[in-house]
Amino acid sequence: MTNKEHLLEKYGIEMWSDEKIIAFRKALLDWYDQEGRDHLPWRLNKDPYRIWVSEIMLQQTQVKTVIPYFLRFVSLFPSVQALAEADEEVLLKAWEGLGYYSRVRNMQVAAQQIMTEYNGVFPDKPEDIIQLKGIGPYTSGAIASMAFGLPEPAVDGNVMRVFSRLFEIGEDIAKPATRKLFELLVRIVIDPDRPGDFNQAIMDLGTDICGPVNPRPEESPIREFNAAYKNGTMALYPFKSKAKKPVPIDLHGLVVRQGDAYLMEKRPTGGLLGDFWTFPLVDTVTEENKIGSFKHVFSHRRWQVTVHLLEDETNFTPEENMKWVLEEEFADYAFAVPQQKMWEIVRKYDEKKYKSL
DNA sequence: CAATCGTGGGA
DNA sequence: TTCCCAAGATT
Repeated sequence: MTNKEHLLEKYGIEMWSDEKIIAFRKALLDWYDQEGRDHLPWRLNKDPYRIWVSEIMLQQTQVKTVIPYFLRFVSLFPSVQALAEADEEVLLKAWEGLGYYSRVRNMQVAAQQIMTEYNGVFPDKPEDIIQLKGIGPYTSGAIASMAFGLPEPAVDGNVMRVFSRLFEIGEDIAKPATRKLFELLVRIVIDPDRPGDFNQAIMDLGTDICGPVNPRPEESPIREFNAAYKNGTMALYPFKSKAKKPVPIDLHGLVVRQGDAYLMEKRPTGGLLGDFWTFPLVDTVTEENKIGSFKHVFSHRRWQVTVHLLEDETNFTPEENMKWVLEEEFADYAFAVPQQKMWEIVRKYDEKKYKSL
């Protein structure tokens, strides 16, 4: 017994016959040719650079959100070389508001890897692609199949959802180990003649017809292959264990202002909002002059921030990672959303004060 | 493996 | 309000 058969048996999965696999590919790809989203800007051609940029942006992020960022990004940095040589602040600015900011820093490291190790030419072997910083199993498979036509699985949440219903697989898709099972299934079922289209077709299907909420399996081009649909067990799949709740954290944002200059702090590389600029955020305050508050929810943290305005006579002591920045220079600094919320509170406070004078 | 790392939108 | 969700990778 082969490893593959052993794994399938372990999870009680009966693989389809060769005839059924071929029929599945045809049903899926015929639908994709008619209904697939061929308008997405990263499907314009098979440029591995553009596909790479899109796949990084699309990690945990919706298509609708990504499109404007993608167009701006490939315009600012049209090539691997341009990205490798990009100024850090300009680069972060291009990602501002998109979230998961280590993605863009990792991408620049990978671009520099490609310049030095591959002479600027995007590597076309899966074992090389996955060595690039920020590229894991999913993104590697996506690039290999879509840009280079290799029969590699690209298993994301869509693929696990679709396949868990097709084969009635109850494994917890939140667990890292589960992905390997789905990679095996995709390796067996993927169309060797159109692997990129196959992977994208599954994802297009998983976005709408086979979505996480209110799926419409009766409209699916592959409903005849859907064991959960035929057995009336759609509601059971996929199984996903619940995420932990974000931890509540109280913070104080200190808007230290002298004339048009504001004290800004650069957050440490690698951490939350790493390398982005904010008004100083502290746990406790000695001086208090509240002008507003807001909350901001991350995946694992819930910030409740009280904003204070400290002007002129403040005795706040700047630290090493801080500097004075003029308001007119703000456009040159990368601000994540919490900083934009703080700035909005300051603007409204000043506006109200101005009107009352 | 489990924790970390954003943000916006919909039910 | 609260919860869940979206084309995951790193440590």
